[in-house]
Amino acid sequence: MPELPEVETVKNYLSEKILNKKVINTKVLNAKLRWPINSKGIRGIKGQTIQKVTRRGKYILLQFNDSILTIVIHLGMTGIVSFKEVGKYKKQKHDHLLLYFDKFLLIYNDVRKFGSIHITKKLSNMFLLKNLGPEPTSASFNIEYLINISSKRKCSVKELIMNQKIVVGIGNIYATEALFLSKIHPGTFANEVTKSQYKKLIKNIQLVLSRAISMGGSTIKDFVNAEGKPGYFSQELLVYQKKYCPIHKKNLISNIKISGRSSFFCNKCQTL
DNA sequence: CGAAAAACCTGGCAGC
DNA sequence: TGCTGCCAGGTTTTTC
Repeated sequence: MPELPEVETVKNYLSEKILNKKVINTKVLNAKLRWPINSKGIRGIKGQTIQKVTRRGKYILLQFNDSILTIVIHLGMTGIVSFKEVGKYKKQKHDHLLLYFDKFLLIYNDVRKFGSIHITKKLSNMFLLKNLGPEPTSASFNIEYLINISSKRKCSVKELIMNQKIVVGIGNIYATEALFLSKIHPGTFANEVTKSQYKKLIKNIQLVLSRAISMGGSTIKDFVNAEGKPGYFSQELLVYQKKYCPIHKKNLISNIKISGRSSFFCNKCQTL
């Protein structure tokens, strides 16, 4: 489900709600996720206060006052974080984890179980985080970096920018939109994209992500933020799951599979 | 080795 | 009403 703008939206609300709050109790209702939840480890945060709520790529990080402890959350495709007043909570299908605070509890629900929750003592060594590429808005995600790394790859440019080891946060929606804005065919070999195209692509990735964040992300089907509200950037999408090109009005949007993922593009705007 | 396909899951929808 | 097949904001693991 969620890419960087959706995760950022969830993280921001989470921060508003639980920063500096103490975890009174924890409950693992269903440990089965992408990896099993370490129930014993989670119990260890009882009595601890949340000192920091941050994001790295598509991961949400909750850091505790025992500063070595961090909960690492990935929402997978269908992970949803929500809150309920204590006493009004009723277990729902696919609820996995509860964190009780003073007057409310946090609920992690995940229909497809592709998400994950880890508790770690050494964040810098955490296996899911240590090989991640730069944030797309950081200075290290620049033209020299992208030219250098793409020259060694023969995958498509779409696969390149969706590879979290190369740059984090970009998934199927925003890769599709950024490539359209940059007039680059998604199937172009990464090492055949020109320098000026890559310059545009960097700019458009940053543009589309920041605009999406400002609108609370995109809801195609399931996504809701931690307040239960959808993201409004869906209305701004230009090609993802669209029928016609917004520029060549009568031209049908093409949909091809690139490494198993639907890839939408306009064959007049984006030529190979 | 790298690239492609399968795997992990559930639910909704189209078509017969 | 079923049943079948396909689809979905992701990522790891297996296979070729």
